[in-house]
Amino acid sequence: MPINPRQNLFLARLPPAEYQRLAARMRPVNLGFKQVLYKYRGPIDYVYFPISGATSALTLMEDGSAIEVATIGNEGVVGMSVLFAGNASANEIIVQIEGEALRMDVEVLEHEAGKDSPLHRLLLRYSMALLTQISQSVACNGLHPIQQRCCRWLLTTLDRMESNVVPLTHEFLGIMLGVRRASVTEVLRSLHEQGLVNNRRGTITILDRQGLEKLSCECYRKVKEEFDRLLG
Amino acid sequence: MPINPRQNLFLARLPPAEYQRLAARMRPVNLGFKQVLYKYRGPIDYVYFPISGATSALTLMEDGSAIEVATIGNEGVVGMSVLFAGNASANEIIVQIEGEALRMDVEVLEHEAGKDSPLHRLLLRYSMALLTQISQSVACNGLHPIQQRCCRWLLTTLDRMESNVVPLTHEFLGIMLGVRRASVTEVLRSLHEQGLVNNRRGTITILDRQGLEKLSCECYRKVKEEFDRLLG
DNA sequence: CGCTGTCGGTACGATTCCGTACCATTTGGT
DNA sequence: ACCAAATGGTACGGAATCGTACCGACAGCG
Repeated sequence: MPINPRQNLFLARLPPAEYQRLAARMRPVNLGFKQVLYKYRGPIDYVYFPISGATSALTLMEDGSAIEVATIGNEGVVGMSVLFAGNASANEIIVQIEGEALRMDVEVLEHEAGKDSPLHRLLLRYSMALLTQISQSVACNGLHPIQQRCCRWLLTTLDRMESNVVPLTHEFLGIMLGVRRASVTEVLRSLHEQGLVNNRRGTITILDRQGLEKLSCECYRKVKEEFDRLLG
Repeated sequence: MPINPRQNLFLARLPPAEYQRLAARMRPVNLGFKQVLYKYRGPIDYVYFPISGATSALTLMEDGSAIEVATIGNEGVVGMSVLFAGNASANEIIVQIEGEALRMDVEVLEHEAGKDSPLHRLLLRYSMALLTQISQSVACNGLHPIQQRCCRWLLTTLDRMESNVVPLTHEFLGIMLGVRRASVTEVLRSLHEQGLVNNRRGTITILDRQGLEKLSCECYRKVKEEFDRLLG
């Protein structure tokens, strides 16, 4: 078995024997940028355990706009809502940062995640952490100014990357945050002037992580702490 | 068994035999205004099935402010996150509108909600509907102006009431929406001028439900439809 | 009945954010 | 090398919302 420094942290929490058994029933796949893993209310045929890159759970509005509800990367699982109700996705899930994942058939998951299995218990804990993340996003969108939210978002994405480069456009970031593209540009310019980031066409380079944490709202830290508490 | 026109719609969906068995293990309790059912990250000892009134799931911020994440009334269950991870509540739950509920010990729930039991399946479906509600709130707070959100909120609460009177102050409503008290007053004045509501001290009377629905964002309708789809 | 605290109506400037537009630069394709 | 499309920098007025404050009206309590 190759030693892979990049791995899925959720699977890594399982007992080795459990992990081995599951690993045999998964297969690595590539997640391409903007690939739609599930459509809103669409069927869920596979569950993904990201190894690199990141995905976004989106809520779609009737006018065609969208906004991010949660970020899921190699700390978690994509598609577990299939366990809740007849395989339909509660959100649209897209790939935000290209990467790799281990893919498992839903039938396998349902077979393996029997009650009182370690996998089942871990999935429930993970649901709780995800619920915390989403609840925090409700508050964040309702109470915090754009700059704080933008910093939170950059940090959240950075945590799921191996480098300090976020390969995304202002336009895309604006959609995630539910704000104008121009507002993102203004915030990033301000962050650049403070020496926290560099902006190139299509990429944002983080120079000062701690600086971003100071400007971010508490939401980033609270969500991270909750993940550590439940899964760490 | 007394015929009670006010009942919990979640329990009403269970097969009669199942319902009977559970009913024997619950006891009616009063939910007093602003009573805290669970503190944030606090223990969950009971699960509540509201019969009248309504509760709010809140996210608390470090500066003492709060904002509503979801409304739960007689259509649902309060405290089911206990099934996810070691009995700690993901949110602070308070009573928004005084009422009654059936209360069940968590141990009973865990015993009765065995895998593949009707109760368990229904709880999973309900989780999904609740997740939809919260996801929609993320979008709503991020994308919709106060007036639309306020109309959504009034409608959501009204659905859980027997009369068309919402016994709450502008101050309280402002906290739920994450806006100033004065903003709520302005919106309600505008709604009054359009003949949609009447305002008395501490009570808002809805005069024109359809009018409110027109001014509300799509979030109200989408959440309601999803509840009907999953549980209706 | 009167007092006191709560509640709501209103106003003000300040601030944030929006919608929109225009243009320069960069990128990718041919 | 060229062109078309994508990207981002910037600007403008306007709308939404905020923070704050003040005051009158109402309700509960003694």
